[in-house]
Amino acid sequence: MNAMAPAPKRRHTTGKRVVLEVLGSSDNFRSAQRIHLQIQSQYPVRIGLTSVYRILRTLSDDSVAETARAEDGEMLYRLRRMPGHRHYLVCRSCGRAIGFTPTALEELTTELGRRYDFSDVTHFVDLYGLCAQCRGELSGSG
Amino acid sequence: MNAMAPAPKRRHTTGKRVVLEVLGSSDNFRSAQRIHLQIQSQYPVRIGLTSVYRILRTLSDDSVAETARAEDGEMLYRLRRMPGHRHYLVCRSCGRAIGFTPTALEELTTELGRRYDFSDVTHFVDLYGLCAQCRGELSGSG
DNA sequence: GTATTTGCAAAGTGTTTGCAGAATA
DNA sequence: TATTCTGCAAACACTTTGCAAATAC
Repeated sequence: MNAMAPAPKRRHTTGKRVVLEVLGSSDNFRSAQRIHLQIQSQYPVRIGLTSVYRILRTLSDDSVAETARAEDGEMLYRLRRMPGHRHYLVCRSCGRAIGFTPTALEELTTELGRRYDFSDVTHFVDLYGLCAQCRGELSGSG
Repeated sequence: MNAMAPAPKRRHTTGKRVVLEVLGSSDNFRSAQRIHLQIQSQYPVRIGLTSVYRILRTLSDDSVAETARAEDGEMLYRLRRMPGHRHYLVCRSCGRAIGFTPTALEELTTELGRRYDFSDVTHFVDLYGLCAQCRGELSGSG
């Protein structure tokens, strides 16, 4: 159907290594910009924001990273530790994520698609909250 | 706590009337840009895109319109017909929306928040698919 | 040596804002 | 006439792209 370009062979680069290291340092979801900042402050190497975006996309395409959307639509990333499709309760402040698999929702997706004759039904389910730790930090400093 | 500015008194304007009319013409979710285009093609009056954005935000603030997020993060609007919090299965192509109230999910939200000590937990649940009608149109023309 | 990756600058989205003029109440 | 709304242009934030130089294999 689609004559997509063959996926290029991935190379090992400093940028990729550093991004993976930073991702590996925490299970929290983080934005590309946040990861870029973290690299700037913790590593002697300079890696362009563009590259961070590209590396994250590559990792995501390769299922090495998984994504979530922040409330404002911003894309968030973290390492994928489990295979398959999951959902998260994400802390608005630090990105801490609690995974869950809403069986009922998977069923609902199928059921609604069938009943109303929608095809290719996917679901985006994201819960946002404020974790206890961030609550403490925020009230302490505000 | 917050000394927010008092909400200004809302006035009746042509822009608002037209946006409401366009919103009223369909239950489908639509983006600000799409609504703006629709106004341009169907009404003799010219209304700026900026105003459409502002009017939609106002309507949303006033609970006259409700919002959903497209898969790419774009904001979608439609008239609110029911009070309260609902979820939708939205057609990717035309914005047709099937509402549902996932009881299990409301419970899950509460439950996860309690168990992991997250506060202010909200959920964004959006299902996307392709409705039968759009499927026909797309395959017919492509 | 060849293909991939990088960095920069620039462009592209969707959206908001500053501000002067127009419209409403 | 006092306040709100409008339109334009400009600004914003996030993200992608074009392209030449650098890098990995």
